[in-house]
Amino acid sequence: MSVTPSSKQAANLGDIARALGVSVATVSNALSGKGRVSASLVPRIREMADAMGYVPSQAARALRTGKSGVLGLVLPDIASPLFPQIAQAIERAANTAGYGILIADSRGDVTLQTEAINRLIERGVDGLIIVPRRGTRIASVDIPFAVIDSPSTPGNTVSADHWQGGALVGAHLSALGHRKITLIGNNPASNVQNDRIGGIRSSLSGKAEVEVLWIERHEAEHGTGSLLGLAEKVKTGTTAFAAVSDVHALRAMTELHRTNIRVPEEATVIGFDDLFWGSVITPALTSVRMDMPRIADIAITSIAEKIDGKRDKPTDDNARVPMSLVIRQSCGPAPTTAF
Amino acid sequence: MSVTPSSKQAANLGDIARALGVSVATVSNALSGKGRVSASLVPRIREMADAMGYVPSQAARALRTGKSGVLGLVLPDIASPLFPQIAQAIERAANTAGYGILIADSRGDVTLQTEAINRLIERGVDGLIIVPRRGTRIASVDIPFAVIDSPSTPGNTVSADHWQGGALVGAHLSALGHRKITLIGNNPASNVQNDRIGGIRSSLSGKAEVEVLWIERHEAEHGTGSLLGLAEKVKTGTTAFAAVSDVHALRAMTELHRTNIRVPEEATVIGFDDLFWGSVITPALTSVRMDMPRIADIAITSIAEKIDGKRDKPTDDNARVPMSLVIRQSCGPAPTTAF
DNA sequence: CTGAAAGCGCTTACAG
DNA sequence: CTGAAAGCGCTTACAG
Repeated sequence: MSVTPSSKQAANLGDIARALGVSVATVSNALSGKGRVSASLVPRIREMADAMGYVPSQAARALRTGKSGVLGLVLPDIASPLFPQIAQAIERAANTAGYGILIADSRGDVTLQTEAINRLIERGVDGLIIVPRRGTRIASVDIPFAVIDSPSTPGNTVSADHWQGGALVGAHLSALGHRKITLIGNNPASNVQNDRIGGIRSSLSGKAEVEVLWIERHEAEHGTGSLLGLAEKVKTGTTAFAAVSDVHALRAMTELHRTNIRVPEEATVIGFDDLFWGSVITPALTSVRMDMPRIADIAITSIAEKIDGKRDKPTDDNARVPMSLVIRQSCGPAPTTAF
Repeated sequence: MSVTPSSKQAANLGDIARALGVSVATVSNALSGKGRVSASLVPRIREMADAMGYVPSQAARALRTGKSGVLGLVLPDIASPLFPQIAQAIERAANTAGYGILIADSRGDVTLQTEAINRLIERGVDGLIIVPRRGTRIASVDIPFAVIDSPSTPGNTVSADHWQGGALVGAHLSALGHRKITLIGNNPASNVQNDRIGGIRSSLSGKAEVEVLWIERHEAEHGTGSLLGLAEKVKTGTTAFAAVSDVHALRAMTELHRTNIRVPEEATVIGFDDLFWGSVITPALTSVRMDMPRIADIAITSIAEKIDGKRDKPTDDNARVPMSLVIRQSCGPAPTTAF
């Protein structure tokens, strides 16, 4: 029974069965631990499988069972911030649950999103995790899927509790004594951004003055990359800037610096999502972060349940996962200038 | 011959054949365009396939042909900058070539990298694209694979020409009149970083003074997140900071601002990789970018050739793709202070 | 406890 | 030009 490791050419169940003089059914059972196989046979089969470098054929298994063991992940733009974090967490959770992840980038386009979904389905995925492009409703997808967006999105499966995250910001700024605050958003059509802004507003002390600066709107009027006029805001009493994303917080911080306003001494800046460079800049950025591992876990669990048909245990629909505040140096007490 | 669209339950070749009274072989041939099928039959078969919502079974096809049509992408850390760009470009190129991309995150760990590779192989990928963790040599992988790292990495398949990219930086700084330059690196063990630094040095004007500041080393001595002492460098004559990554350039820029040194008036800052926020900050960051689409294309082509066994056309081994300079506001002429 | 057999859906020689 | 048949490697009832 000499095994030539050099001829490690794709041994299959049949080869193992032949080498051991048993049937493929028995080998299959022994390896999967399902059917009843005599205790003495199991280790022998296992060893032989190892020795022959057996790697089960996913294709055959998939064809037979009707399950590929692969999930599709549809992202609006893999390369833009936050989505990589999602991808990483999903990949991790999926692996733990025994699934592989096939990715598809919808490039921010609704048509491409539909195409991406179809491509994935044609590749035989068992289910889909979709982070929809803003304003998209997922049309009829006839395989199990989970949506990660915002609690305000119809059909959402799980997401961070953006409103609660906003409340964290509002409370933090209030506690620091800020009474005139400029919120920085990008696009008023975004559910996520509106939730965050709503949350901030909800927990700001009653006497606080709030104003929202929408970047896309500003740029439409003043040109792409134009200054946001933050120095003027400071001169008219704003002491804190709360952005709906660290990207905008970074923009705000560099603009303030550039216009000779010190952060946090003269103005506080706070962001969202805790992007990786937040701790690298000076001063480091205070931010609110999502619990990605937990969100990914819920999404994967939800899909796995749907795939396995466990409709008894109702899927956690529209689950809201709490966000947490990461305090760094970019926030300080409101300067008590006379106004 | 009424087709009930509601019973759109996974029609297969057999269903189509039965509905049309032909054989599955003919349907298969008509749909794939391979075998000779009478011209009149082809459109009828196509229509019926559409009407019945036929989606070919990847599993069956893979089992029969021995090819899954899926490639694995192994990344050291999906969530850290640059890798998402790579993932996006690879996904795109793969799609164009008819492949799906299964992702695996090696979490920066050599053991996990090996595990990730094996997991992917077990899932039946036809080939692998590997962005190795620093200092890793890919052991024996017995399916086709391509490595994206640096030209100095043994076994590299394709990468940006980091040295040439560095040369772009050196030439730019020289042209602006900078004569005392601090290079900012992270880890001297990185081939990519060393290539970039070598390139910068090679094209700096002869009389330039150069010094390298290694961040990991600095932090080991002074603590994580400690200031890099850039203001002192400026005081002793440094007029430009060239970082091997935009991340470090951002760190430098914010530290300079924070210590009241104006960029670019008093000090120039330049980075690498053109990360997305480079154009968002003030002043916008000059950087050197890789041609990801081209790199991805070469990697995918190389793998596809190996898979299809076209060893006649030799794969582009260790291909170097030129980088390009993206000029923004963070670089200015060297200030002519007296020294 | 073990084996023979069917069948998942496809592609590909091979006859006709 | 078209069809009958084999077979990819596995799992799963079903006999024994």
